[in-house]
Amino acid sequence: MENERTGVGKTITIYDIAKEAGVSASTVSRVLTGNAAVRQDKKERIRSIIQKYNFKPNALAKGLSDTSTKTIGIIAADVRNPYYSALFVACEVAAEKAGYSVSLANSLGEKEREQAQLDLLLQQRVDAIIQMGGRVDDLITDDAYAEKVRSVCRTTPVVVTGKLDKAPVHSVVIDEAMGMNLVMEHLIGLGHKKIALVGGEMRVNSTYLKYQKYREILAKYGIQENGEYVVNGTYDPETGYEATNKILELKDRPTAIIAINDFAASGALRSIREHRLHVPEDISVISFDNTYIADLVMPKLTSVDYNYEDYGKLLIETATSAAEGKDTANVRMVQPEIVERDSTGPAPRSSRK
Amino acid sequence: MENERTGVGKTITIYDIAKEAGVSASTVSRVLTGNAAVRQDKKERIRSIIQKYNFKPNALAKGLSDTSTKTIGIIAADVRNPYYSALFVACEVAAEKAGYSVSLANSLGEKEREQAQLDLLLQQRVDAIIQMGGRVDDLITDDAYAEKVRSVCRTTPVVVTGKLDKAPVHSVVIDEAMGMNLVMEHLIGLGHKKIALVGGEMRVNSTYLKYQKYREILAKYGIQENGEYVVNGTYDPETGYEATNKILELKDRPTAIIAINDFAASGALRSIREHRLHVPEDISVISFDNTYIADLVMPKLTSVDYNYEDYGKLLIETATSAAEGKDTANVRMVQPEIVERDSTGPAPRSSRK
DNA sequence: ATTAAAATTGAAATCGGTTTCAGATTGAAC
DNA sequence: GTTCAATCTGAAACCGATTTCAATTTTAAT
Repeated sequence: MENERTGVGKTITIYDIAKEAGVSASTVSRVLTGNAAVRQDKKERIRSIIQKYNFKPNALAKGLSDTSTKTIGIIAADVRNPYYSALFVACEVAAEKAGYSVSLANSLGEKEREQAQLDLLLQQRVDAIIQMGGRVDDLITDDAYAEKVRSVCRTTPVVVTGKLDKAPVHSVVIDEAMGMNLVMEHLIGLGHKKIALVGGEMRVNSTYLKYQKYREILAKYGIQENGEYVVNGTYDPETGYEATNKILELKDRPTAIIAINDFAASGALRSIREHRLHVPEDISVISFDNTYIADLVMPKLTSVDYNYEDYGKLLIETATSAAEGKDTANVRMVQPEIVERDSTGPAPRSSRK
Repeated sequence: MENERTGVGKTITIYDIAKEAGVSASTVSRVLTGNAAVRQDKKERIRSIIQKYNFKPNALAKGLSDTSTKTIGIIAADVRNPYYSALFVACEVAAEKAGYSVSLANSLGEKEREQAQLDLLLQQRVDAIIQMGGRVDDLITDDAYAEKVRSVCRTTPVVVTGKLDKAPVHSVVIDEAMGMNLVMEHLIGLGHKKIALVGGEMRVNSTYLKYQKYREILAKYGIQENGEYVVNGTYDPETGYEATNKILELKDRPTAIIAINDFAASGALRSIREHRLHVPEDISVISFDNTYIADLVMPKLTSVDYNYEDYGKLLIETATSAAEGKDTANVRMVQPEIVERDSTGPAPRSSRK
């Protein structure tokens, strides 16, 4: 059956190594794990045999035996979204440094998939699960789903990006209020008073928090909120495009648009361009997430960054310390920061009448 | 130790189910796998107990026992690149349909990481490995690396996106020549004769194949190749930007630019814009990969698509059938197709002197 | 050279499944 | 009511590691 291509050469085990070294499997295991002393000469002999066969211990057997796989399962809404891919890679790198590996599953926004992914990761006995985005927000309304997550938490620690009261999960949340605060102060500092908000669903907590802060800051500066300036939708370019179309038809146009993310902002840019207006001379655009898209479109977008590297590190740290039974703060915050590029500028004079 | 949050409630096993059902573990296993008959009433009783506890068999034990994990390891160069994320998600979906799950690792273009990932996947006893991009091309020059891959192939089937002679891997390749052929015919059909090629490294096979075809088609139409029209680099926007800057300074400007991918094309668009030229009126731009970026930039890019869904399906099918020992063709091809958008148009009159 | 203490070592149990093999039931046919 | 075949079932071995426990070998001290 030895097929040159698919070749399944019999895999070599710890026993094979033991036999060749003339020791017991226990001893080989000891040099593998380093958890116990082995006489120097034997240790070297065993090591060289391991080298020679390029032996890699079976992780399944290992995991079965010591009930830790050193693996963290990650469920992301969709890695095709650069926000999630950036976060995932940051997690992967951080996990590696912590001696863990990661396993990714995409829920693609479908609740059934997400539940299936949870089950799969549970079966694979990951040490912890990180859930990025996804249907987390449904926990608030969907009781069956909440029960599911609660049941998962009973066996495996779960870390979610976002806040959650209905299940005993750990949270790493972006300080959305601070993010919006930075955005508003930035725009108002540039002289903007007519500020629109584009994209996002209010039922999504992160969006709702942004909106709250948006209103708060308007109030703080004594600016009357204009209901027509807030157009919700989803998180894609199309939403940004259509919402902006609507907004640019208003008699009293805003001088700045805050997009819920870079995708929505790219749609906004397209709409503005089609209206023969210029960014940032006629209208400023600012967005959240600072994905590479912000750097790709014209003009480059001013966007709120989360420092994905730190964000991932925090997620992994939370997950690993929970997995190792360390008791940790159950809510941690990520601080956002504005990266200025070319899409924001002073409010046009004409608007400052 | 029962912590409400990290709660490690003792995991329930097949033996617990067996005891409660008053049968042996073997019988429970039989209803789990369905590989053998079990009397109807017992089967139902066991099923209901499994339900009741929401029991999920330990995948480690299962994998250890039947030496198949129903998992396919995927090593991608970088999922942050939409080409890879699209392909990965397509694989994930296809794998799911085939009863497999996938495990992703990113090599981030580092050879050492890639080897570490290979080892990790091997330890996890994945049934097959799919390698997307990455340092595959180094196999041609790096003998140690080639030996590594060969050694992996000895125990686990490997599928790579690209062609490879130095190791017994399975290949799924994009028909690059066909892709370039479509591009050239498209441009020439629009009256372009001065066609530039931007980005990519010649040592990378897929790039080299495109270049070959580019020359071939020029020759076919009796167009003299202009060395200044081919500017290599890497695969990012910066490359496209700089290469295009160089090209637009030429006395005899091209009327069309072929970018190695959508990223490079976005850089090209920026350069063209800064030169106050218009796409496609003054110059056409076309690229490869048809990622969502093509739809995001202005104008939207005409780009060569690979039908990621089929591409992923093909990769998974190759991987699973290799894993299951079926003998399959070892090279399969993906057929590209042009998706026309707004960045290509007729060559400007002035150039048709 | 003894002896107690310290360092190594291997046998065997364990992790949680699957599968073989032989024995026990059940059913159909007569 | 037998009889023989077809179904079911459980005990035990196995997958490949780790770890406990007791035994053995070394080393140090007297």
